[in-house]
Amino acid sequence: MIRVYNTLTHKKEEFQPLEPGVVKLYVCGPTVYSDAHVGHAMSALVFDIIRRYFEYRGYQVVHVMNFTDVDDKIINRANQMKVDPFELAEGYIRDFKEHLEDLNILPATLNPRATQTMDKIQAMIQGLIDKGYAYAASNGDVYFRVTKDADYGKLSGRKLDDMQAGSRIEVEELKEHPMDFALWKSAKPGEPAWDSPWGSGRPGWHIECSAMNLHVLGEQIDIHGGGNDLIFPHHENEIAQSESFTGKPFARYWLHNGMLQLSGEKMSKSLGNLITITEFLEKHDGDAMRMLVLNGNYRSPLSFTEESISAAEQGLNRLRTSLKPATTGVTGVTAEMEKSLADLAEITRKTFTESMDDDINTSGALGGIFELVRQVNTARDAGATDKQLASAQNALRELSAVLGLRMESTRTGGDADKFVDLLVELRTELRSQKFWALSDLLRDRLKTLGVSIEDSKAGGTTWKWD
RNA sequence: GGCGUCGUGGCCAAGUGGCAAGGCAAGGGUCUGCAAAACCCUCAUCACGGGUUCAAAUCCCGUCGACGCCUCCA
Repeated sequence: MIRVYNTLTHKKEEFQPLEPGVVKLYVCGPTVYSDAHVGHAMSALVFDIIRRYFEYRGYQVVHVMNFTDVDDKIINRANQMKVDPFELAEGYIRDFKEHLEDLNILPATLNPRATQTMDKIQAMIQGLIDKGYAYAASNGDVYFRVTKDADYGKLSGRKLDDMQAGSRIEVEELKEHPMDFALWKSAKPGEPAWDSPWGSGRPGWHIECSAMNLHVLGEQIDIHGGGNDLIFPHHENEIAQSESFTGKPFARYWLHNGMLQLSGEKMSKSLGNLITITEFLEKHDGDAMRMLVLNGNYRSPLSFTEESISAAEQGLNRLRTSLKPATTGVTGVTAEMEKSLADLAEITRKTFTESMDDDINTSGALGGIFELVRQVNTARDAGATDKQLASAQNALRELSAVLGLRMESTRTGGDADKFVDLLVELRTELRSQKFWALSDLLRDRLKTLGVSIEDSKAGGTTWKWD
């Protein structure tokens, strides 16, 4: 039984799907107006891990992630750059999908976009107006009437009265209540716009998610996810819209990932302290980012520092190295040792599941995996054969895959590889003639170029890019 | 000011009533021509102050501190 922490109830709850065996998962994707940064990567990784785990536990996951492809920021940016806003968005969507692939994030089942859901959005707005939950202002804006929604604020734990006191919200003449939020924004000249019963305009930010959910997944979904910075107002408003429209509870479980911290502060576009995914991947393996996420708790802030990244990379190396084949020429270990290794593999599967069942406790799960890593290495050192290592190594491959880790480095040197092969071959020749100084020089120089060399006891030599 | 999350070794962190997982780093060893990798050993009483309990990192109260949200944000 999987338990997850539900932001709505502030506690861990047993996961019960609406429909047996199926998980309807909706995750808020990015607004595509600039390069995605590693904070976006963290969120995408978190929900990829969650999705993979539910699949591992036998669920069919319908994973939906939207792209907000029309809003003020996109329009402003496009105007600045003097490009078409739709083309701008299109480009960033393409980039984002590539990043997801580089990070080994499974593609969502569906990627709906605001601009492609326009009729559903309008239908929903009209429905809310018909039910008295929304009203059109004199300028063509349509607002949601928060006072009509009795439990408005239940997700973020706010009350309308509290929010007004000391609030920085400018009271707009057009709104009945300062907290009323836009479902439809009337267009200014030159802005992208769609015709509607309320005049030419575009959807507000929150309504698209409600409409897409309704359209793609239905009136009720199992899990709604996103960064915890979306709890208010975005998710709060989604709940208000969806539940007012359908009269039914919207998402059963609200899961939120913590913010990635760069030097103690949230990484965000507005603070300008960001590292883009592209920049990260220029220096690091995509799995290093995943490892960093796995080492922490998805709900907590994630420390993103040189030191924590390096630790993640080294841990990843350790994990990968454990899959090395048996030492050549070995004759095997005792049946008892073989058995205890196989037993530990089973125990590891069990503890892995126990940890992950407990609100996706990835760092706890990794703890168990590394126990197995050590035992595999010990067995190999003791002379275990490939066959004897197989059960444990298979468990490591299986569990790593559930976490989404690739067990092989994706880094190559391209054309340089064959030259490295040549140099390593040359060094082997030097070593056979005991030209230690030269062979060591070669090894040291290759190291500075990012190539690590390992000589085995049997005489073979392997190398890899750091 | 309001709402929320949290404070565990040098760093990242698991554990939420019964001898403090794991990763990284560091030091010492084994192995190695030398390395690397691997293995072994060493390295914390859990922000602080009270309280409950046979027993608390784990429950309660208080203090201090951090972070997020309250405005667009994964």
